[in-house]
Amino acid sequence: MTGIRRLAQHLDISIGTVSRALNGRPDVNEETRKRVLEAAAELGYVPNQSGRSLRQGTTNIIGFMMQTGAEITGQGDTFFMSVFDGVQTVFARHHLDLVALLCSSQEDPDDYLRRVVARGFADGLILSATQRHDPRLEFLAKRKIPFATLGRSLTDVGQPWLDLDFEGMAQTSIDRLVAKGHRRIAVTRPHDDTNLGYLFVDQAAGALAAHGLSMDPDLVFRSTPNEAGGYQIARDLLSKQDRPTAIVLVNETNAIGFYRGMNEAGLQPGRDIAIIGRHSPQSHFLSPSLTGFSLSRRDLGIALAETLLATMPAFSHFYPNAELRKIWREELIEGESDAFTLPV
Amino acid sequence: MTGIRRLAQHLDISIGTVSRALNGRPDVNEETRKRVLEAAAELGYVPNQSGRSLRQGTTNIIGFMMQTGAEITGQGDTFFMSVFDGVQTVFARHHLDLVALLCSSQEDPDDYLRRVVARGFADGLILSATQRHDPRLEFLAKRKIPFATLGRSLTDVGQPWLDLDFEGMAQTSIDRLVAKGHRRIAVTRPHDDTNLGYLFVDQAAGALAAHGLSMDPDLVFRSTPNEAGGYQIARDLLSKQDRPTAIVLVNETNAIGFYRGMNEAGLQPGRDIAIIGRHSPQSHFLSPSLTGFSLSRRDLGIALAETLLATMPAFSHFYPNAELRKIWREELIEGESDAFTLPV
DNA sequence: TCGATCACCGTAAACGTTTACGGTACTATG
DNA sequence: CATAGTACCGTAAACGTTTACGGTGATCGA
Repeated sequence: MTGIRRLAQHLDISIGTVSRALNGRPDVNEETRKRVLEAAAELGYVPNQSGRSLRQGTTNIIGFMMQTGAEITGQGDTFFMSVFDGVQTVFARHHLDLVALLCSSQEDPDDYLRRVVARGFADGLILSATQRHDPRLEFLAKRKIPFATLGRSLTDVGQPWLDLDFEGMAQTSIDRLVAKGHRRIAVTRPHDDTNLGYLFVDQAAGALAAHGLSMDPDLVFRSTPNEAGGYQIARDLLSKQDRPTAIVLVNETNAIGFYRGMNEAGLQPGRDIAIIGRHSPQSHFLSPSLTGFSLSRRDLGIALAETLLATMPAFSHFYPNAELRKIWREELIEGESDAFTLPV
Repeated sequence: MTGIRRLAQHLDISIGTVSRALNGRPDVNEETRKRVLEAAAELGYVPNQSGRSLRQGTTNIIGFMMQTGAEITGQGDTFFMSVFDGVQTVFARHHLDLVALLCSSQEDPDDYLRRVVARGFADGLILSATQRHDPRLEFLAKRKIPFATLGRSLTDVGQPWLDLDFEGMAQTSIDRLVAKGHRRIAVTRPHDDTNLGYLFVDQAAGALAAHGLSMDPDLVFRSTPNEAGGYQIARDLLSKQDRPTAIVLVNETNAIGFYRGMNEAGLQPGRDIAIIGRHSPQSHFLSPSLTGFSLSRRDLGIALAETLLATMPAFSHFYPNAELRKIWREELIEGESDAFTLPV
């Protein structure tokens, strides 16, 4: 005799009543419920999730999909971990089990997701690193699986998303650099098809145009979103004959490598080239200090979790007026890396 | 009509046979098996995991537990992600679902693990960040849940583990620094009760003694295992009146912050203080280049997965002679951070 | 007093598998 | 030909829940 049956026998009531008591159903005497709850605690009863899942067709699991692997590891740096931490705190409130689904770089993300879904692994999903055209979104929408994404995509299936304000960062950065007298300004974008690259570069081009400047295609650097990418950008940039005087680094970790590249060439950030980047836990240890955008990753995770729950029928009433799509603004922290002012 | 029943009806055979065919049982005609497999592919049949779990009492999931959160995020840097990637490739071979269980810093790891186990979440577990005395090990052993740990612990319940060669690193570092003429050598350890701190410091003390030197307790720095910790160490160290001439940094990310701390004080690594540390993806972008230990995190993950599987009855025959406990040596990459030689 | 309403509880089916057991037809063996 | 053995397959129980449905007393209103 095991599980709920044992509990029922111990209390000399039916398993149906026990189940109802435990699940907070209204049609059970409060006195009875109290006895059940006490007995459950005493006997250390924990409902078998397989049984529940089989019966209800629900797993009580939410999956947070991220990517890993040699080339990407730098990217993830700890960004997604921190966001995950925020997500976790929200889901814990609802007794949902949150797990991280790390898709190896060895595997195609679309295939990976298909496997996860086919297996009926999770009741809901959070996707990160969304691509400009992302088949995963259509796939999930077709399967009617609730999900939210961290990052916009052109593939819009009406899912909730949160994203960083890449347009705002581009605009602010360009305005700021132009005001300091810069005319040749380089920008960066991820090597892959992530949407933020387009958002960022397009907005930067627009901002330049508003100042009567134009974007030199030769000054748009594609790189892997990690330290090595930043280093590569520095190498590429410094090898150009007509070197730009400023650069905007879109990835949080690029600055580390970029600094290294400059140092090797005997150049100093903020003196020889102005840099505006984005902050990460590591970037606070750069010298000279980085001028860059910063945000609370954990708060972002909390908001992300809430947008997902707001679209899941079982939880939506907890978040009646959650913003389903939101641009998350970052704060500019002024450092020394863009300190110098050019003669106009 | 759904699931296996639908498949059986479509083929006009019994569900028992279908199940046997799919699960590779011997007592089924190969011709029949072929038909079943084809039909399964055609109809896109995927076995319901809840059903299997309920019947078999097994979940097909392996959990990799790590910790996250504000103070820890730096630690994790990307170390565990990369290890995870290695683990993943092994488990994929066995069609096991690997998920990351990220315990938030907000929550007690012991409680977290208890929840995971009570829920019957996984068939096996991998634990990282093991403590010197780690109740989790006894807990899992008592529940007879197969698990492996990344890191030794004094709490030995016979589980398989893999660990880095902290003794070797301490010995090599001290020998090397002493050979260069250093007499006052600082060492570091994590702020918490992680076992590696003891291994490392004790061995370093022994190595010093072998050279007729003794370890100054004032030169053992405790810090959080991240960039900020390294920075703090630099601040503490530089404020001492009788400053050491060399330091060994045990954490992979410490060097970043330590460099920053030295730079702020107008000092240069490898000239004013000799540094031996450990390498991470980020550390390759330090200037001057870091002398430190390096390893393949991915290979470590692969080995870790294999030790776990070797102890699980269902998979052990795949790994008949896996090393169940192994010290993983790292390679010393010589850089410029310990370049200078003191007058003897 | 009688029917209706209500609060609470028990019964049993259902979720989708796996697998022990037994049955059938065929082959080999004497 | 009888028997034993074998290869394959069908049947049905079991895993632990949830929940629709119906039943039992009690209360209440007329």
